[in-house]
Amino acid sequence: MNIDGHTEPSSVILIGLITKHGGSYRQYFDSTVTHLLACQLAHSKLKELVKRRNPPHIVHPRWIMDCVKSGVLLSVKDYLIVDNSRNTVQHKDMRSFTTVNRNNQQKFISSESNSSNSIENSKACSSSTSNQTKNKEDYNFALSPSSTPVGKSTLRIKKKSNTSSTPPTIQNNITPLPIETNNNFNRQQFIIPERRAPIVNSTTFMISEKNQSVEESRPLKDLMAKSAASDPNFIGNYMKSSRLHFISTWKNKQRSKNPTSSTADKKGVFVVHIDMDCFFASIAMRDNPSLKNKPIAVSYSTDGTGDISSANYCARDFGVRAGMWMKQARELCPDLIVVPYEFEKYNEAASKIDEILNSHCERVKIISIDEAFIEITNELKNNTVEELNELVSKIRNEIERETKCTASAGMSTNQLLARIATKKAKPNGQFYLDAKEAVSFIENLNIEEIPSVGWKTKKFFNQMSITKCSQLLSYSKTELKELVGEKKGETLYNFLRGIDKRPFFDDTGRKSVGVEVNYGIRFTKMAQVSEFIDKLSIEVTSRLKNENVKGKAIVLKVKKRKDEAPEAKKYLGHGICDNFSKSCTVPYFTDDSDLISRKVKDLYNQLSIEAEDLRGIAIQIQKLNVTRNNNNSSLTKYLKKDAQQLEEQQIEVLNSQNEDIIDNEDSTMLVRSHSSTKTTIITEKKSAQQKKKEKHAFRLDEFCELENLAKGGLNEPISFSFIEEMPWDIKRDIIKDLTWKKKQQEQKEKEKHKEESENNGDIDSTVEEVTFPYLFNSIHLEDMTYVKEIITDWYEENSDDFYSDPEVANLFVEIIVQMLKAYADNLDLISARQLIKFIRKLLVKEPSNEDVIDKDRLTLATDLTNTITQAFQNEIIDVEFTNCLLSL
DNA sequence: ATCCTCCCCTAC
DNA sequence: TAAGGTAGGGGAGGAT
Ligand SMILES: Nc1ccn([C@H]2C[C@H](O)[C@@H](COP(=O)(O)OP(=O)(O)OP(=O)(O)O)O2)c(=O)n1
Ligand SMILES: [Mg+2]
Ligand SMILES: [Mg+2]
Repeated sequence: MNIDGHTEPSSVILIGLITKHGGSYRQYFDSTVTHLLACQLAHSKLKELVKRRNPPHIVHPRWIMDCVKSGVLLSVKDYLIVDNSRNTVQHKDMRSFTTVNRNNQQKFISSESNSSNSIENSKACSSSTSNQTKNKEDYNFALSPSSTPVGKSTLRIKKKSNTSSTPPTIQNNITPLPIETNNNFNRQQFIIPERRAPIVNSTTFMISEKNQSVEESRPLKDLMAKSAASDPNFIGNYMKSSRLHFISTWKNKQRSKNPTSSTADKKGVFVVHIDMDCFFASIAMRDNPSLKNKPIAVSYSTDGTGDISSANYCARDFGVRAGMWMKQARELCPDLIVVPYEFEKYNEAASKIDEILNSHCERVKIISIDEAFIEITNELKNNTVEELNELVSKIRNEIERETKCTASAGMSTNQLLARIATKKAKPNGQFYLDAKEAVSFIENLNIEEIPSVGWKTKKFFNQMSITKCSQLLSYSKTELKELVGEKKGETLYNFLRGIDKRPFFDDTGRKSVGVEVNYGIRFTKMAQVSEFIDKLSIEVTSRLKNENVKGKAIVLKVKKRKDEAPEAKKYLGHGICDNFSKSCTVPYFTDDSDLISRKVKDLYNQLSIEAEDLRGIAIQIQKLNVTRNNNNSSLTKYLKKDAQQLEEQQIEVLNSQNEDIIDNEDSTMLVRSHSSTKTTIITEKKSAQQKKKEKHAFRLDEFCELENLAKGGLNEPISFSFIEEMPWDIKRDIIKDLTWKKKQQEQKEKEKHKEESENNGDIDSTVEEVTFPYLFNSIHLEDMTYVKEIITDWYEENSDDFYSDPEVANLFVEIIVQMLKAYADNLDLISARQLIKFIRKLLVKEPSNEDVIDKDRLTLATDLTNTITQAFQNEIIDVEFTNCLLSL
C-alpha cells in the first residue's frame, strides 16, 4: 500500500496499522502497490494511475480503520474514494475490450494491406524453400491478422509517423487484468497459502472441473504426464538433455579463457574464423562412415515436432536445416536418417580443437563449441596471404587428424569479413576475402548472410522487397538508422561495406546468470508453480555459486499462453505466448536461494498469471558483484589506481578518440571522395586538443566553485585543504554533491516560505541530504558522528512541527529508512544499529515540562521507531541482517 | 541528458 | 512424442 497526500488519520498511524496487520507499505508508489490510501486525489494523478497496467484501488483510510476494528479484511467496495469502477468494468469485459482492439488492428492492417500481404507471401515462399527455421506454429500465428499486431511482424521502427494508430499493439495484449478484490487474495497465495485456503481451493476446483468438462482433457492429461509438474527432477533431466543448454553452458565454461577487453589491443594482421562443418552431424558420420553419403540429422525424434540440431550437407541439399522440426524435414527428405546426440563426444572434439588453435596462435577467441576466431599478429614471417593460407591449411589438417571431422576457415582482416568468408569456404575449405573486394563480394550476398540480420530483420526488409545486400547498399546511414534503429543502423551500414569496428577481444565480464525453462511447463495449481520456482531458484543459486558470483537484481521472465492461442503444436512446447518480465533489486549481493525464490514469487504475484497459462519461466540474476566496473565511482577508481594513472588514462582516451576519427574517415573514403576529409580530421584533432586543455581549465573552474561551496552553509565544513589534495575527478564528485546539497537546502527554504502560507508542504527527497550520493556511490557512509549531527540538526529544526504535522514525522521516517538501506547496501550492521539506537534516544530524550504531551511523545516515538524498523524490514530482505538489526 | 525497467533480437 | 537455453546488444519510454 501507498499513501497519497494528507490523510486522516495521519500517515504515520496508518503505516503502523498496515504493517502491524500484515500489510506491506511502500514509501513510493510503484507497480507493487495494490491499494492507494487517500482522502482526496487530484484529477491528474488519478489519470496517471488509471493508465497503469495494474491500477491500484484508491481507498479511503477509513477502510484500514474499519478492517482493524472488525479484525477482518473488508471489501474495498464501500471505501473507494474514486469511482474507477467504470474502468474496472471495462477491463472486466475482456470480450468487448478485445473486440474493439481487433477492429482497430484490422483497420490498421488493411490500410497497409499491401505490405502485410507481401510479408505473408514472402514468408510462405521462404518457409518452403531455403530458410533459417522459424517454425510454422509461430509463423502462422504471426501471420494471422486477427491475433497479432502489425508492429510484431515488422521491425520496430524508431520514428512512427502514425503514432495514433499504434496503440492496439503489445500494450493492449498485455491484458490489464480485471481488478477485483479477489485479485488481491490471489496475489497472496504464495505468501500465506493456509490463510487463503478457501480461495486456493476454489481455484483448484474450478480447474479440475474444467479439465473434466473440456473435450481436450485427455491429450492435456498426456501432456501433464511428461510435464515439469510430474517429474520431481524435471530441471535436472531437462538440462541434461537440452542441446541448447549444452552449447550455452559449454560457451560459458570458456569465458575465463577469453581475455577481457582491457588487454591492450595490438593490431592484428589477419583474422581467421574457423568453424566445424555440420559439427554434431560430423561426429556421427565419423563414428559411422556408412552415413557419409546419406542425408542425416541430429535429433531426439525421427518425426513430429522434435528439433533438428544439425544436418549434414547431403541433407541440406534437400533443404533440411538446424532448428527445423523433423516433421518438415521428413517432408523435404523422406529418407533422412536421424542420429542421436552425443554430447560427450562433442566436448572431446571441442577440447582438441581448442588445443590446436592455441598451439598455433596467441590470440584465440572462442565463439561457440565448434567455432573460434584467431588473430594473426606475429605468427607469419612476411604476413603474406600465401603464408596465411599455409598456416590455416595446417591448422585445419590438424583438426581433421585429431577429431576426424572437417573444419572450414574464412580469412580476412577483420572478424566480419572472416566470418562471411567462412560461409563461402564451407564445407571443408578455406577462403581468403580481401578487404578491397569486400563490397563487391558482399553486394551479391543475401541480406541474412550479414551478421545481425536475423529472422526479423530479414522479414522486415523482404517485406520492402529487399533481399540482396546490393539493395541495402544504396541506403544512406541515416536511412538505415531510421529503419532498423540507431546502433543497428550504424553497424549494418558498416558491415555492408566490410567495415567492422569491434575490438578482437570484447568480453567485458559477466553481466548476468540465469536459468530458463520454456519447455514442458504445464501446471494446474499455484502450488506447483511455487514448487517449480523453488527448484529454479536452487538451480540458479548453484550456478551462481559455481561461478562464485552474487547479484543484486532478480529478474523473473515468464511466457504466458496468448489469449485464445491453441495448445502448442510442438509437443510440450510453449506455443504462442506473450512474454513478461519483472525485476527487483535487493540492497546487497546475494546468492541465497530462499531469498531469490521469495522475491521471484513476489514478482510472479505481481504479474498475476494463472498457473494454467504459464508456458515458460526463467530467473535471471543481474547487477553482479563481478560485473566490471560500470561503477565509475571516483572513489572506487581512486582506491584502485592512483591519480596519476587516471590522468594518463584521460589522455589515452583522447588519443584513441583521435585514432577513431581517422579510422572513420579512412573507411568512409572507400565510398566517398577524399577532398574534404582531411580538413575534417584536422578540425577534429583541434577540438580534441581543446578538450584536453579544458581538462586543465576544468580544475581551475572547479577550484573556485569548490571554494565557494566549502564556505557556504555546510553544517559540517569539510576540511578544504583535504579536498584540495584530491584528484580532479573526486573533487568533481564532491562538488556535485555539495551543489546538490546546496540546491536542496535552498529549495527547502523556499518551500518553508510556501508552507507558511499554505500550511501543507510536500517535501519528498530530503533524503540524500545526508548521503553524498555521488561520492558514496558504493562506499560506506562511515562518519556516524556526522550523520548523527545532521539528524539532530534536522530534528531540532523541525521539532515544532514534528509532533503536530504527520507529514514531517513521515518524512523523518523516510530519511531514516533510506539511510538504513544505505547501510544495508554495504552490510554495515554496526552503523545501522547505531543509527537505530540513536533514533530511539533522540525521540525519547529531552523530558518536556508539559507532561501530557510528553506521554504522547513517548508513544509516538515508539510507534515511529517501530514503523521505521518495519518499513525497513519490508525493504530489506536479508533475513540475517534484519534480524540482527531488530534484535537490538 | 542519463538512468532504469521491460521488453525484443541475435547467435550458437 | 521431446528435452524451444542463455548472454549480450539495444531500443522505447518513464523517472530523475
Ligand atoms: N539452431 C541450432 C544451431 C546450432 N546448433 C548446434 C548444432 C551444430 O552442429 C552446432 C554448431 O552450429 P553451427 O551454426 O556451426 O552449425 P553446423 O556446425 O552444424 O553447420 P555449419 O557447417 O553450417 O557450421 O551447434 C543447434 O543445436 N541448434
Ligand atoms: Mg559449424
Ligand atoms: Mg558454429
